[in-house]
Amino acid sequence: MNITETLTTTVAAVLKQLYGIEQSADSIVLQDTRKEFRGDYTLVVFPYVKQARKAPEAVGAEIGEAVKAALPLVAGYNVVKGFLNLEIADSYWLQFVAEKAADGNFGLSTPAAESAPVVVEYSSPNTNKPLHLGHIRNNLLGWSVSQLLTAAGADVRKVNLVNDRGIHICKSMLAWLRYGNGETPESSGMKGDHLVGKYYVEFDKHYKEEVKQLMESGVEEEQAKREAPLMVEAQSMLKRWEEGDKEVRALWEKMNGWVYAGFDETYARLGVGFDKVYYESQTYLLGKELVQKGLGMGVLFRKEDGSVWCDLTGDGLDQKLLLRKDGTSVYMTQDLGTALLRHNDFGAERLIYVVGNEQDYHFKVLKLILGKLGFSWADKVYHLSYGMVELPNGKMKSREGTVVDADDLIDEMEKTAEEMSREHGKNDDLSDEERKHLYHILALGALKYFILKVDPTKNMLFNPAESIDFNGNTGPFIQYTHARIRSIVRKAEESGVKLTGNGEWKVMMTEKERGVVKALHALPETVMAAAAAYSPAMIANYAYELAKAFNSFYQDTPILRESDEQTKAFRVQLCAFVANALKNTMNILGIEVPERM
RNA sequence: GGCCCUGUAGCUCAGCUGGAUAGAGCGAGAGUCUUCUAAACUCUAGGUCCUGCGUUCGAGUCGCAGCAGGGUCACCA
Repeated sequence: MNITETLTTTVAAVLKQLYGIEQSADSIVLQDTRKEFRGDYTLVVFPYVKQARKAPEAVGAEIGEAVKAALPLVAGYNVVKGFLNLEIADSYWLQFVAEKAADGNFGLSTPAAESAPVVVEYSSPNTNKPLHLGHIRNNLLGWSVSQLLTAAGADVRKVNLVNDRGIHICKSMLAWLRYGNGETPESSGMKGDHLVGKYYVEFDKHYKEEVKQLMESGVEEEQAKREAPLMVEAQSMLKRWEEGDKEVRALWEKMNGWVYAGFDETYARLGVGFDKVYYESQTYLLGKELVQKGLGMGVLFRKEDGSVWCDLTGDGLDQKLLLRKDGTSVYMTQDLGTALLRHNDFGAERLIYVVGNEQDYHFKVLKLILGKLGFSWADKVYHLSYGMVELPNGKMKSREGTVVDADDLIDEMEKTAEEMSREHGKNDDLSDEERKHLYHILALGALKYFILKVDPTKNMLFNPAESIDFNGNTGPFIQYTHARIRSIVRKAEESGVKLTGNGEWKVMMTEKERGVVKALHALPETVMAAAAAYSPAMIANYAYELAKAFNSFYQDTPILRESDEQTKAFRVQLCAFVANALKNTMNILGIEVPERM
């Protein structure tokens, strides 16, 4: 039983005994005492004054007295208006440090042996252009949520569903055939995904020109868009692809290969990865069988033209197309199929999709249809819907050239990290390789923290004109705090300070030390709460609070300079504890922490 | 137009299931390095929590209405 449970069960018993109030322990909420008051946990007594028939102050005092008498770890209490502030004995905090400081996995749970896995799908790129800032948010969130659920005790499998087929790929292929002159990543020195993206843009340029000419010759816009020669040819290429045309398939494989090599490089730089990669080209037909089954079950219906639909009007939605009249499948059809495939592949307890909130409707429909098809696991599908990344003048638009490219952004961050580091000039003794690694983890630390500290469900703003900060509430701030602490711990070890972690500490804690200990104490429950909310942002905010509490302590408390050996050892132990907690929380965010910087 | 999401300091964001005088960072102003890493710390200034009504002992938080912004309503993915 943890301390809040201990306190709430005692309060529940006290309420019953004093006033005959029946209230379950888990419905009693304790909040952290605000720092301007004395105490650690606060009980709001207003809800009980009516039944107790006494003034709030009196009720608070009576409960406080009774709780103190019942629990030795409650050292005292005070009542301010209707707020009962309970003061926890230092011995409790000291014991907590003694027990947990040396635990390298503090705050992390290990998966239960028998638990079914949780499958997290994220990234899921199209293979016609390179990754951009929106993908970065997706990838960082997907990776971090996976880490977070793992930290909360889940057995996580990360999967990627690559959209490697479709008209968009054909556009790049066609443009490359027409205008590429055999250009390759090798011959051009371009990263493969960028090269393919270049031809996607090239297609669009020529296509627009064709549409314009058609319209000038009097063709309606709709028709011009449909009948422009390039579009017609792209469509026919797609058809040939579906028929298995050797030439088309060979080109498709070649260009996709370039893209994958490019993606792999970006994934590696971002520090993300997958346990399994699905390719839509291999799964896109799966949904069709389900549709047949659905027709047989009578939950789907066929219109006169032969197209197949699901009627969702009973659920307050529309009718949804599942097969075109020519029998080809749409996005939803494929997603139904891949959901089943994934369920069968993993026997998953949950299927999590990290996908932007622009697809909220899609997932609502997906779950409904899976349910109608009779899959009991339909409610295990969870759409982790995250907000858009907006630029100061709105959404990113590839046509307007306002897309922030992922590789460019990482390059930019690394350059900034290097400049900042050189300015500080603290790493002159590092080797070139170590220094490069440092710049990299600082760059990624700044970028990842910047993105992950924002509530995933909310849209966020990114201003390319202002580079991401390295001071204040940032990744490097926390990385710096860690490096500083490690420096102290290294020096302590060199001078032979003994960290008698399992001994009992007999020291007087300062207010700042207590603040640090309490922050540490909150880690396990923070991890569980963040996992329940799928929110790396809660972890980021926690890490920041902890780092701030430590820095404040560090600023005016001697550690290695402390003359009392017992106190010095305790403080060093506390330092090591904080460093480890920072490391573990930053790891959940996918951020590496340096030993020095 | 229907449905969904968002609206907190000049800017970017916290604020857990309703609880004390609404918090950080950046930016602005003032201090702190002969001493454990100043990418830090300490102060100051800055708010009709979009508006109104309601529920409640108590509302930034819950409900309703309105206003503003975004998303979505494809035989695209």
